[in-house]
Amino acid sequence: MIRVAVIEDLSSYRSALQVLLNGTAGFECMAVFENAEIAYNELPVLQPDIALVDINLPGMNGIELVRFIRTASPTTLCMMCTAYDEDEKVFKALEAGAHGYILKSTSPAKLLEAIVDLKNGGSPMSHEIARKVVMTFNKKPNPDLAQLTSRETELLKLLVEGLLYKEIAVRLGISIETVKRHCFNIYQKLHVSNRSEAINKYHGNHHH
Amino acid sequence: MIRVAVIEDLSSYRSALQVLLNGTAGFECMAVFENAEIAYNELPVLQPDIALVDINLPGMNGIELVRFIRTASPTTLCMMCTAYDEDEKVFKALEAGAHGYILKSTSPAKLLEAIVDLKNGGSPMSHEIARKVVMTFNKKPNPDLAQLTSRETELLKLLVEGLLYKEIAVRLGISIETVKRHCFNIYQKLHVSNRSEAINKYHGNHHH
DNA sequence: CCAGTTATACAACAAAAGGGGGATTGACTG
DNA sequence: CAGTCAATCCCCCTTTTGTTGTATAACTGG
Repeated sequence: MIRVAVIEDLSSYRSALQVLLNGTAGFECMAVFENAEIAYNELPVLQPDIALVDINLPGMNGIELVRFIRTASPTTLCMMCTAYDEDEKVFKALEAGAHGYILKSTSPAKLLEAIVDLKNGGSPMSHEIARKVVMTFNKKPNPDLAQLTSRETELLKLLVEGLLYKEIAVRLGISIETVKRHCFNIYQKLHVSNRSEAINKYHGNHHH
Repeated sequence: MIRVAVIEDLSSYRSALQVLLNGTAGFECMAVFENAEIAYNELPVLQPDIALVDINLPGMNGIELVRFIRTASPTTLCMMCTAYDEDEKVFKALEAGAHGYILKSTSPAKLLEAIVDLKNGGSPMSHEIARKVVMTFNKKPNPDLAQLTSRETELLKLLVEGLLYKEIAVRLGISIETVKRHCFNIYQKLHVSNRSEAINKYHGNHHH
């Protein structure tokens, strides 16, 4: 029996979920909440297996609620549920600790399947969401980095780690003067003039 | 008709895929390759819709091959296929440009489903893989960062960007001495002793 | 109103990083 | 074999960064 809590402001969708869950063997809709504030108080006590959280809630939004749930009810798995796949919110939600992310257009059958998947250690995501998530990994390496020799690359990694020149010298068993010379060459090849800029180049400029 | 190419060194699995694909309506196994080198030469000409690539190949591995395919045949979607879900390889593969990542334990039916999903803009992943991928986003912000005042946070962002002290001073309209003082305070709060370490703390220490 | 915090600033110093020049060695290459 | 290149080291010098002491004005909570 999978114990689910629903946090959703739209009453029609909220009720539909409740009926669907309670009408299916193996599922129990243990609570429904119309906003994040009420859920905030009740969820730590209920400790559901799954929290189905709408992103766009009045007042505190779903992402903040997930961030809270993840610490206040660590065993609860959070599935975001939203009408549109707004790019930024997807990643904000995952950073907050969401385990799955589905669209409201998902069919009831697929929704139940997703809940089971979540419980079994998966991370169900809608088509578009999964592709977006995977695409964030696809970083094209800066071509400048390819110009570095293997020794320079080795040294760059230590630079990125934040080691002092003298620490790098010890680590590589070379003179500090050689470290400086390598850095000089690396900066030339990367077209930067200091360590911080080199770190940014190394990380491909934009985080995630 | 979805045109699939298979790159897989294990002949039994390779043949099984070929039979499965050619025996199913809507799929065509247009080519099979037993190693990456042959595929390297042929794929740019074939331009398949989907490449099913085994990760562990003799000689050039599947990840390098995917990196090549993504530039030499940009419309081809790459699905990694591997026996075990070795953590590092998953992310290396996604960075190289893989669109999907499934385990060989996946049933034939699910495999076909995954290929269709891929073609339709999704990114099919096995249970465990999807959870791993999602988990990399779940970065708990360093509590030290919360200790910073808003001004310090503002300054830290400029530090991370790699600006010189004097540039920061101009940008914020304050004296360079004040910049230094702020940095000093920031380093104290983050428990670091230089800019590079602060950048690492800001980015949550481990890349991805 | 007092104590604490924040942002600001100056001075002086120490440490680290950056930017050249020049030189040697070994390995690989046409 | 001559030439190139990667890796190493040394020297000198400048700029930047990090540390510390001190101080003031503004605001904030008890």
